[in-house]
Amino acid sequence: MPSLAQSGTGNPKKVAGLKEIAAEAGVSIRTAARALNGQGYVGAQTRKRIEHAAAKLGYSPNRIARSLRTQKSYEIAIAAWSTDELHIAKIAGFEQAMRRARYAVTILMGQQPDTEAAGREVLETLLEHRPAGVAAFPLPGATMTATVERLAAAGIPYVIFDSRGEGVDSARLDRAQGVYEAVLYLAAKGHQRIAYLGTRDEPSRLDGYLRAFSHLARKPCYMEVTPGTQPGGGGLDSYETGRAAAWTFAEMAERPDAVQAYSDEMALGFLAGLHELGFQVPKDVAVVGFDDRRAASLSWPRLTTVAQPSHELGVAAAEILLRKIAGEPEPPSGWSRTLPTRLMVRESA
Amino acid sequence: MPSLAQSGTGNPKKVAGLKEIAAEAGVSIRTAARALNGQGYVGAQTRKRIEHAAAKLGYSPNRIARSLRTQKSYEIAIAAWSTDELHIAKIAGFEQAMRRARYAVTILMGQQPDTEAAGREVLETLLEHRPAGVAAFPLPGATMTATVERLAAAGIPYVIFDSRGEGVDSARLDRAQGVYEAVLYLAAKGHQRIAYLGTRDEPSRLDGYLRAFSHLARKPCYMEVTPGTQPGGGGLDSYETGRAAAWTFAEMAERPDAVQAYSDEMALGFLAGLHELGFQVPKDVAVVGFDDRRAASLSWPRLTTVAQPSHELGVAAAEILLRKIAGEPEPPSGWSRTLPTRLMVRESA
DNA sequence: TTGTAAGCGTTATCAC
DNA sequence: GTGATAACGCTTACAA
Repeated sequence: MPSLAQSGTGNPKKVAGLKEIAAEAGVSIRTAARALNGQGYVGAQTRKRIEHAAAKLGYSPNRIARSLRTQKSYEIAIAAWSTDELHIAKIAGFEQAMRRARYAVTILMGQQPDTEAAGREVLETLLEHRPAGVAAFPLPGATMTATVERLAAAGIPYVIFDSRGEGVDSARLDRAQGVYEAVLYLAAKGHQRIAYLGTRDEPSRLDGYLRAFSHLARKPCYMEVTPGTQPGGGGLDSYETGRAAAWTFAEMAERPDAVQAYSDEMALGFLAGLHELGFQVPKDVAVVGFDDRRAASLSWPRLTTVAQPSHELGVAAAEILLRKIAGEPEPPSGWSRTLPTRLMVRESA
Repeated sequence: MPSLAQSGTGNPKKVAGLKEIAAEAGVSIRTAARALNGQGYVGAQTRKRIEHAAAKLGYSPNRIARSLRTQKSYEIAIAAWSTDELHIAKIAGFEQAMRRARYAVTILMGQQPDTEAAGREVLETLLEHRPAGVAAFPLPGATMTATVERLAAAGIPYVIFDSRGEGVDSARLDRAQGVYEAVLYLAAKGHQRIAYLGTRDEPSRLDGYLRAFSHLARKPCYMEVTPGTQPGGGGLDSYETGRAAAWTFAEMAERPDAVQAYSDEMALGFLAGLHELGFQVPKDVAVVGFDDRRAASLSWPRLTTVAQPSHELGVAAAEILLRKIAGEPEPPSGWSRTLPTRLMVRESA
């Protein structure tokens, strides 16, 4: 029990409800509701009285009761699993779009569940809140099909952020196109030996790189592959990998004059290694990153990089989910959408 | 109306409730509830039957109905106003702690309300959701007293993240101490002329700087002040300010051999300017930042900086709010807590 | 140990 | 136009 003269502690004041308003205005609850929701016929006089009473008593509709009665939820749950700035930027776009549509967004940040079972349990907890829809980021290494099927079974609309899964409704990012354009940009600036710094097993970015070369009708002459880093791996690992790559670079017989890196972190690490070895960027070698993290604008030199349209991607995801919630039929092309990246030209290339 | 054979679109399946479980197990609703909530006496046999039925039908309690009945909310609203990584890190700690306590956290990211009225409106929208508590970040330039008073009037417990307001319950950060320790560290490394790079009007960090000097019994010999940047200002502005400061530095008759910067962004900009002018860090001048942003680990050289205990601060804020919600009496020392920073030593100093 | 009845604040259904 | 009345799924109080 809260103590007596405690201020702001533990006991929310009772907020005036329809009942109080109705009593104050001398009408029935139903009439008050009609006037305040503006949906039925109410006499002008009566309406005035009711609105006055509502203002006086500070009426605010109880969304909980409304939800219970209408069996509709005004909440969206989103499983972020991470606080990476790229995720957050997408969430921000998503949240704004959702708020515009009068939904509240509940976020689960916590740490990534390591086991499938743990992830499942988290999902069940989310579902307890009866969200109107669920948005989730892909768990690294997991096709999201299990999650998606669970959601489908519960009849809850979902959308996945930037999933690479096939049958999964998602707002996606065209990574290949981004790298393609970046390489073409480097070529247009006269670079002859454009290397790709990253792993062989990351498909999309490497695809874009190769596509650019087939377009340029050159052979992808210089290509550095640095194993030991998973694509989804921690940013700091990528930094170290990039840094180590500078020594490899230094020892090459024919050095590249430009490098497209897998990520900003890797590019930034490469930059650091280059500086340590006395190379100048972009004079000796141009460097392009991928992601356009904040750090890409705070480095020396500032990093030219392929920017993710994170905000727009979040908005697109929200639109998909909103449409599904509204019960619109799936468009012939499917729900998923793919968004273009854009090249941010700064000093490093 | 949703169309017929639509999968996963718009119409959540009816979830088995207490009524269904009770029917399946052949008991009353009340008994089923007791068994499932594990709070009353239920015969072992009956309990088995009920649990079996619940598992079979996939029971999950309806938190909305529960909220309505108990007049208790299991939601916390948080006004972030921003997606800055420092905010997000605090929110992450907060969210995890809240989830452990079985609360869901609803976040408002959007953009900062420019007018007081806009902020007020946002607050009212938050309140419609009847949160059990509210957490908010301070709006730059605004004492949060108006917000706090509104919340107090509604009887909703609150906590503010890292507020500098006097009577405001908050989990705070000891910035002065952080700078104090950093300067002492620089002095211990033998630096003679330790400058502070920032504005005169930011009190806490500058205080720490001055305190360190009075402790060292030296006069704060070199002190660069760069106006034109507000403390709360955008990170990129800070970068440019820091960069410009490198030229000032170069022209000084007696140059500092170490610089404590206002923020990581400013330090990183300073680093960039220094590199452009051919200075070496830390050989020619050591640089210390403040915040320990991600970018501080991705720069060259990597930035020594004062780290904010963001996660812990979020957890501390959650603890304060949880205590207030539980109706605990305010401790004699007040609800607010102040957390220490820690120096992250990397290559720049 | 178990069952019955009432009610949280709202909206839906039907009379008047 | 307006007003009773029931219901959403759950918990509390009390009776059996």
